[in-house]
Parts: sequence; C-alpha cells; structure tokens
Amino acid sequence: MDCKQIYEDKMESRGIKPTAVRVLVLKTLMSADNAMSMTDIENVLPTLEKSSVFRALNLFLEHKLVHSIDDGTGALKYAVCSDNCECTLEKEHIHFYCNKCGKTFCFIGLHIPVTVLPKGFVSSSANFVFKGVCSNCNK
Amino acid sequence: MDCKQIYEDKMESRGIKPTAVRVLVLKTLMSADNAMSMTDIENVLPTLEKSSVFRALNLFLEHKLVHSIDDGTGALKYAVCSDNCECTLEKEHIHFYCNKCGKTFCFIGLHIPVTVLPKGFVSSSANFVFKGVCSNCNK
DNA sequence: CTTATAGTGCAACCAAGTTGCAAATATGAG
DNA sequence: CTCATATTTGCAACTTGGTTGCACTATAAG
Repeated sequence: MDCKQIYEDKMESRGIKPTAVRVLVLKTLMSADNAMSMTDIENVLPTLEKSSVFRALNLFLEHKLVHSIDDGTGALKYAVCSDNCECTLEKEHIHFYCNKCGKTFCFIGLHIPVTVLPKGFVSSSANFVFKGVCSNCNK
Repeated sequence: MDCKQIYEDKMESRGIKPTAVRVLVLKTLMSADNAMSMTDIENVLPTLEKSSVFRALNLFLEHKLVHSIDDGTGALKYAVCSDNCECTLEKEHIHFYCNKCGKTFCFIGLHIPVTVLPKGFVSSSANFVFKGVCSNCNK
C-alpha cells in the first residue's frame, strides 16, 4: 500500500501544510536511495511544473525537511533530513558523488570533521563532497 | 615593474603556450588574495571576451595550473595551484566561502582529512568548503 | 455560500557555462 | 621573407538550472 500518511506526518512535524504537489515531491525524494536534482524529480513526476517542484523544495529547505548538496554537477541535489535534524554544522554530513553513475549519496554517519580554521574565520555550515566511484559501480 | 616573465615561466612549466590572453588571466588570478569566478575576471579585464577567459581557464585546469572550487554560489571559482601541485586528493585543501563579502579563500594548510568511506566507495577528489564569516568581515 | 488566503501552472526571464564559426594571429617549411 | 598551416580569439547563438510575476484554482474560515 501507498500510505501517504507518513509523508503528511513528516511535513506537519516540520510545520508544512501537506499539499498534493508536496506529498509527491517528498515521496519521490524518500523513495530514492540517493540525492535528487530538480530535473531528476521532474523526470519522475512529469505532470508537475518545474516551478512547483522548485517552490516545494525551497519550502522543504526552509523548514529543514530536506538539505541540499552542491556536488559540482551544476545542479543542486536534495535529500531528506533525518528526523529532528536541525542542520547545524555538527549535524551535517559528508556526501559522495559518483563520477560513473552520477549519483550523489549521503554518508549520514560521516560528520563534518571538527576543524581549526585560521584566526578570525567562523564557519556556520559546510558542503563537503568526495568524488570517485561508488560501491555499486565498483562491482 | 610588471614583469610578465614570471607568468610565462609559470605557464611553460606546465606546458602551456603563454599567449596575451592567458598572461592577463593568470596575472589577474595571481594578484588576487581570493579565488575568482569567470565573471570576476571579466570585470577586471573587460576587454577580454567571456569565451576567451573560459578557454584559458579550462586550459589552466587541464594542466593543473589552477584548481576550481564550487562554493555553492552558482559560479565556479578559480585559484592558482602551488608549484608542482598535482591536485591529488592528498594535496587538495579546504576552502572557505564568506557569506558576508562573498569571497572564497584557499586554506592551503588545511588538507582534506583522511576519511574512511563506506565499503566499496573509492574517492579520487574532493570539494570541501566551509561557509561562514571571514576574518576580514569579522572585525 | 462568500470571501480571504495559499498553492499551482505557465511563460518569461536571468546568469553561468558552452559551442560553432570566421577573422586574426602565430608558426614553420621552403 | 613568403606562403601554407595551425592555433587562438572574438562574436553570436544556444543550453541548462534556477527564479519570478501573474493569473487561475483550490482550500479554509467565517
């Protein structure tokens, strides 16, 4: 069964009104095993308008339901945050972009390492992505 | 004095023929204390064509005379590599993007930390950027 | 039911990056 | 030096990702 309740709950726990478009976008993101770009989502959901997906994703970002990863492909990718994640620097994780299949993965266990920055520099967020070949393409 | 010899030498040591355009682009990059985007360079050198700058930068990249940083602003930034750098993962460094002034800095002393990746994942390069406020904007 | 509010689709737009092509410049053999 | 060849450059056109204004639709409250 295709219980959309869980998507609605997830949104409501973040203070987002679950509309039809948003349920579809969230469902798509949650059913993927890797981060997706706006175009990826549009391809899975061709009935939706680019701008609607865009607005849904930005709303999700603001409410920290998803986080975005800049993997260097030119298109931002999006992945669902873990429950209760507040996207603080300590909670952020490292990502991995596969040069072969083009997929981007969240390494939720690998946090941004604590780093001593030069005097005067204060960081509040990070975008750390390794590039190489993923486990699937290495077979 | 404005000795272009050093730029030519730098290019030749990387096997690049030093043309007028290339000398200008390299000089601009080397005289900045932060990484520059294509648009930044065009603004400093308004006589040059966008595509010429583009091609010079790509040539520099291929020959590892410069490296590029994706700081999440939507425009790639470029910075000159240290001499003899071969841009291997071990030699790459962390970058810092200032949310206030928009500048991106190389932390050449801060290397990509050695990281144990999930089984099967093999990385060959990385793009690590911290975001926050730089020492200059923190005054 | 009526009205205010929020959400959506569409079209137009912008910025960054990229390409094809022709003019200009540099190179090199004779 | 001269001509043929190869390289570089400038220009214009185009692609893609992202973004916005606006009118239409759906929803929610009174």
